[in-house]
Amino acid sequence: MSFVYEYPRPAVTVDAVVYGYQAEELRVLLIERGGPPFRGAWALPGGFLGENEDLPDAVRRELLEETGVAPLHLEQLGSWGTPGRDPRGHTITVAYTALVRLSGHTAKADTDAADARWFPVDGLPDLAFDHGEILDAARERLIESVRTRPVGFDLLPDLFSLTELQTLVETVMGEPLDKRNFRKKLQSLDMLIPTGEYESGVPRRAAQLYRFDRAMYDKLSAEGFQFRL
Amino acid sequence: MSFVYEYPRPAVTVDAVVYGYQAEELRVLLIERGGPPFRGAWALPGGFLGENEDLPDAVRRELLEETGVAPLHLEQLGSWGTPGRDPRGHTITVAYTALVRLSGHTAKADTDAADARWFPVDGLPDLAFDHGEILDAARERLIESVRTRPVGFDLLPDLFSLTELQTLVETVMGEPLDKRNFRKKLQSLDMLIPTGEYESGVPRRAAQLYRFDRAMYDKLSAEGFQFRL
DNA sequence: TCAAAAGTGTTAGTGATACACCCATGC
DNA sequence: GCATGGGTGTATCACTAACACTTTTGA
Repeated sequence: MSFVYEYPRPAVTVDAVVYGYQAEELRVLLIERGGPPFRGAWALPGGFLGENEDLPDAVRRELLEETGVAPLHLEQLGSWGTPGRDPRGHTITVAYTALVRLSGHTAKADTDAADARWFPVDGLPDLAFDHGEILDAARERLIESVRTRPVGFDLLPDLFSLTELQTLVETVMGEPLDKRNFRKKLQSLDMLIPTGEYESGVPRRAAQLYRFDRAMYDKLSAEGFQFRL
Repeated sequence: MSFVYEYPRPAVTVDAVVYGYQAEELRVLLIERGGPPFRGAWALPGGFLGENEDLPDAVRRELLEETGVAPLHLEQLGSWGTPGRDPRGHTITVAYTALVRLSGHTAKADTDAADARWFPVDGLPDLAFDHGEILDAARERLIESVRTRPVGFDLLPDLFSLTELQTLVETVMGEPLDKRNFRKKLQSLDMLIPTGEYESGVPRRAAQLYRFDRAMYDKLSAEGFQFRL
């Protein structure tokens, strides 16, 4: 079999579902399409894979170009290739989920620029292509991930209070958790370092701030320990 | 942006890790490559995606062409696209895992034909391309699947004894289980129908044969029930 | 002094684990 | 009658779930 085979190849794109967390809301980064097809519609950031470009590299490149965002965590979600999903022709998309820290101010400037915008997950517009379907898959994956692996910490600031962490987890999972049980569980996991620092500028008792002990997590993980919230 | 863009497209292939279970062994279906690159090496069955062909269709087509196998269960595993993984040029592979029932005789003829062969998972040859890596991912996924979803039943005959089921699960997970606890668990899941039929031709007390109640599983599943062994 | 969230233990229930013997059958 | 695997119950332990009040702080 020779490599230069005759029939036309499908196009290959990468797309990313980028999650951020701000103001107790889970948000997704979308871009407004500037050209056909679906001009003016919102879509997942992404684009064509470059020649001899690795898939994760392509995702990071596209994200940086289109939105100025450099995600902390990148994970392959799956591939979509049903004929007709792109009116321009047969196109395979390899989709990724990405997590970004939206701590306060820095991210704002980047992402409000151009035609990229953060949408709350519960108020998403209709999306171009089959991106709605990809997003549904990403949402499911995120829910699974947040209770199965310590991904929440990539959405929060480096230092966070236990209540912030709990609220994030509740937001992602879509169900409330018991405060005491949640704290007990985390304490028993032995992966949170109390810093001795406290919230500032809050009109109430300040909560202690914690840091995630990734080294400890990696160690326990290697020993076969299974994280679970 | 026009669709006929200038730079060359990567090739797109599909590959499948096909699992079967026979003689208390978990097996994988491999084909011997008839041409370069890696001529004579063993590889996962698969091939180039056709024009306007859907990904699962392509997998089924390739499996049928190359091995005569029509899998019961097909599930996307992930995509591999690191430059250099195919010496012929930049190639994206969308990999699937597939499950096949190897009940007794029928499968034998199909699969021993041509240059396709079933290998025990613990005695695999070196594989072409990065197929070893794909296989590792598939193995991990299968372990996760077997304890999380009722996939074992697609590897067993329609009627099976509880011991057969337990042995299969132990084989996949690689650890022994307690017989009484296993049976208690399955009983409590309420998804196994005792048929009143029994093994025949065994030199000992015959075990009762059960059937998996998929309708019940679907119903419970829809109600939010989580299967777990 | 009020509002707001921080922080903290106990109990009951449920599910997981560990464990051993008798029974039926074919040879 | 013997070898082989089929089939069964109980006690303990660990984890989960439910639940309410006092403390601290800033305004």
